[in-house]
Amino acid sequence: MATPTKNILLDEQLCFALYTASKRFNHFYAEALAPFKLTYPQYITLLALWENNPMTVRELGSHVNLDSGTLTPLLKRMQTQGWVERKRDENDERQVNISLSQKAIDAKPEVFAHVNTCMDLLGMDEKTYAATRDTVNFASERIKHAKPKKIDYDGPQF
Amino acid sequence: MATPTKNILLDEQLCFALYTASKRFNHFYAEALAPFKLTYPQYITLLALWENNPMTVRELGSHVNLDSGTLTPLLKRMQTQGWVERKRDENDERQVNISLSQKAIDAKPEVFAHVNTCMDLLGMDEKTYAATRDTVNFASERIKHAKPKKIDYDGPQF
DNA sequence: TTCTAGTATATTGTACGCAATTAATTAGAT
DNA sequence: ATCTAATTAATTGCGTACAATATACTAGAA
Repeated sequence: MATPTKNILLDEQLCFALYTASKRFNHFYAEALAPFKLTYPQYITLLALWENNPMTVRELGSHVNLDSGTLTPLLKRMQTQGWVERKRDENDERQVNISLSQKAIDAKPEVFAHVNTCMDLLGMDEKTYAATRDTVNFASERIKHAKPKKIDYDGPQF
Repeated sequence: MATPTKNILLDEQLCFALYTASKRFNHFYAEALAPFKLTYPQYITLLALWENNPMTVRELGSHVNLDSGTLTPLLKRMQTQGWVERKRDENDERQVNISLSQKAIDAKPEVFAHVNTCMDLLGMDEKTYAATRDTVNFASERIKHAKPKKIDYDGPQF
């Protein structure tokens, strides 16, 4: 008798739950941030800079987990919208320093107030919110360095 | 004294935890599915079809939460790779039926076996895995229909 | 100094995601 | 039968994501 293979149902997959939840949160924030003309990745970029300003593209990328292929065009758009400045480092011209504009500094309280108001709609108390986040981060850490086994697929090639 | 605004720290945000976790799972699956030349969205499309074959683009989209703007080109690529067939419904020519190819039907056990093997690397027992997924789905449902309040941002416009 | 290895960012190419629009088809009311 | 509203995919446009490559610059060894 052949070894039975465990069935994989879409709605039981953790990956799909995360994938769907992430998109829904993205959609929610997109709507919440629309008045500020910010996308979600742009918002987390601002969050990082509001905590630590200025940063090089590399430093910023390590905080938000994005590489230059994503950040360079994103930051250029944010510069166009007046959120950040981009300037080559004078001492090391390989680096580009990203700094908050005055607009971004001024807008921080308004953005925080509005986002906090929106997040109240989640209707989760502090404890539940923190527990959910920690649970997600636990799984996130687990998958972070996992390396899938390499195999050969001998099916039909195209 | 002005009303203090609650601070928002990037690493404490549930949205960011989900965003990061989703990307990491995506990266993990991308590597696991590479032998089959499947991307993660293509994989969940196959999961849906393995459960229910064939489906219209609309039905498929309701299962994987993607619209035709994403699915149409994705399905065309999967057709090129020999995973699915696309055919206009004869009775209702508005609809396009997506069906599994023989290759996709044959590959199912191999894909399941390999993905199951890879998921063992997570090192989470069944209970923890299910609890994590349910926790994520709970937050996902909460955010699903939440509508952010509309406001005007009177900051500088560009 | 000059060559070389390393580092930081930008660019390129592919594949999503999704809002908004378009095009084709169908069904329903008169 | 005909006109209209609704339905379904496809298309368009914009913004991520990220691997791979290219470019520019820096620092260290000979």
